[in-house]
Amino acid sequence: MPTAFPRDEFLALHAHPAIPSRPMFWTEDVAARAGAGPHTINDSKTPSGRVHVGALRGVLIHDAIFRTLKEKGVEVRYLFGVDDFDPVDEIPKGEDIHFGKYIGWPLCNTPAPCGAEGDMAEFYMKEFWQVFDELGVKVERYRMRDIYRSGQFDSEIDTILRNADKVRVAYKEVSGAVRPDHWYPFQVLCEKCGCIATTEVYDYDGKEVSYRCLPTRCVNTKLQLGKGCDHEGKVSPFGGNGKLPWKLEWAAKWKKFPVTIEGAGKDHSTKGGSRDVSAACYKAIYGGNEPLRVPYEFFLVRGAKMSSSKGIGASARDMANLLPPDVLRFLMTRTKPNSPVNFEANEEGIVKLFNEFDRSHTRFFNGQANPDEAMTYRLACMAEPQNYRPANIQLAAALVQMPHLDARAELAKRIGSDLTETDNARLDERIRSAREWVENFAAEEEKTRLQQTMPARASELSHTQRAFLHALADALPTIAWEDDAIQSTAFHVSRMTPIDQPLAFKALYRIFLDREAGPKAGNLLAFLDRDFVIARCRELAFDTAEFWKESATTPEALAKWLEKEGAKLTGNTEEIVTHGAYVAKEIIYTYADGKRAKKRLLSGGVQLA
RNA sequence: GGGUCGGUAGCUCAAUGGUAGAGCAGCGCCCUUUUAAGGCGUUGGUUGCGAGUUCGAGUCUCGCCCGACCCA
Repeated sequence: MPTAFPRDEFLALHAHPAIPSRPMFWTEDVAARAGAGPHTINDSKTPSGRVHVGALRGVLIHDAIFRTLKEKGVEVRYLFGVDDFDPVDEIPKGEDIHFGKYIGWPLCNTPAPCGAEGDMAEFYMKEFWQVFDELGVKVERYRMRDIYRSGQFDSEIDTILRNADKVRVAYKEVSGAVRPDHWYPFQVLCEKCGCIATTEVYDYDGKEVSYRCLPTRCVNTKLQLGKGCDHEGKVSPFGGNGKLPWKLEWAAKWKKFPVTIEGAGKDHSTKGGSRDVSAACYKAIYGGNEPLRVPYEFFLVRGAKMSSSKGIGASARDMANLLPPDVLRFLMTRTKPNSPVNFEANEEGIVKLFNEFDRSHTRFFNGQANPDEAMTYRLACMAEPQNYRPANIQLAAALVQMPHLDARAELAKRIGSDLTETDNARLDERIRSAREWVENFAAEEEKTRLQQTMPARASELSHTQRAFLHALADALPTIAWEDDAIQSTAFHVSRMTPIDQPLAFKALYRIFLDREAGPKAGNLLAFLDRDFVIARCRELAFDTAEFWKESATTPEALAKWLEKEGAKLTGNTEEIVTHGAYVAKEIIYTYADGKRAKKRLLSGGVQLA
């Protein structure tokens, strides 16, 4: 062991007064680096297919920064653009017949699939905007087609074309990409074939650009190739006749709007990547600094259903169907941007996320939350946090799978009485999530399915568990067929078997649901047919001798039990019973409240036999 | 091939160069006609591997292994 250095003395010597006592929440750190403002946050999306759930990470990270700045009284805007003048360079799954002929066309000029009205960009953006609304993300929307066509980018286009040499240098220095001397950073929309991805500009006279639509320049979509038409022409680059390559488009947006904060996913943010190229071009042409960077990691969704051919769960829309807005916001922003978010929509993942959110909610309103937790929770909320009593997601998921059972009423009963309007709204929302999970996300083995026949795994049940089921079957015919009566009968029979209560309930869940656990047994059985339940309980044979051996207590254990329970007991009766060569003494104890419990002792000699 | 960022408990992640922690899972106990509930407690680590700097390294430096991503 090394000798301990006098730590306090050392710390006193090296104490640094500038270091904050506690690390700031990440949005506060960004706000601090951003400075006083006013600020403009920008983000954008190319809707070349259904928008993937991962795209929400950037949207919500920017929103969290936006809200934090606003809270601090900083003047700030949040712009979100649709890059719909970008070319079709990938084809949505299963749509290659429709989109095949439009490869290389601007998204906004490509007709929507499925015979829908409008264009491809609007088609896919529509459901993404809907998710923005549901998540309470308020942005100022713009479309690049409008920016170009209205001439808003004309001056930027002119400036960039005049500085093509600087762009070439920046490309070379930052990413090592060599562009020929006659190359200009501009994509003309080919007047003949409508492609925007295949054209190459080789001259600019200050008014018009000269271009070729190159048949050698292919747009590879993995599935199909698009080719230029060999047309050669001269046209004004302004007013929507073409677009800037997106690295330059990025720089032009920064200049024009002007943008002060813009994060980017890790695919763009690595050194020498597109963000660096754009920043270098910006600096070379405009001489200023790029907006504040907020590099963020991916959002990874895993799970059996996720990768299935149906593809459910992969889009932002699907995730917004599954998770309530505040839970989804919570998931995306509680983690620092530079850490990836892993989310698995299986039972464990969903239960963990909701429970963590609920705990956060409770701590927030208890005042137990530390500043970071409180901040995380507030940013997750759609508006000013409102208190309510959350319903457990796991229970909700189980209940919605029970036919003839009013899941809402059951959950409401559990929450308590006098449900507020918020309680009710949240309860409905929770039930929607539970239903969505069961229907579109849960794996088969995670579902609580009534087993039509005795499950194979029921063979693992012990003789005691089987004996319990038989005893229960004997007790069921005469009771009222409703949940409370069934539930108390189950408890009563388990004490009289006797069997450990958890093992008794596990036996029930096994034979009816083929699971380890399940919803409250009384509820489960109450909605099933009584004769069906009784028959199923009697289906598994058991050996009385084995049952007795398993369930017998010892005089020592009995003495210990009596020591503990004795005060609550009012009397007992004893009976000697036999089964073949086996002899047992069964003692039935009576509790003060009328409950009874059985203990079974095997005689020493027989026990050994 | 070059580069960037990561690798900490079974899982998800914390930890201004100063005693490696939390939640979940697990285990144990308590309570219970809330049985997928509640309460209390607790196990768990060669911080990917190996060197170096330092009084002291999860943290800084170098090399290697693994992973993700970018560029080619």
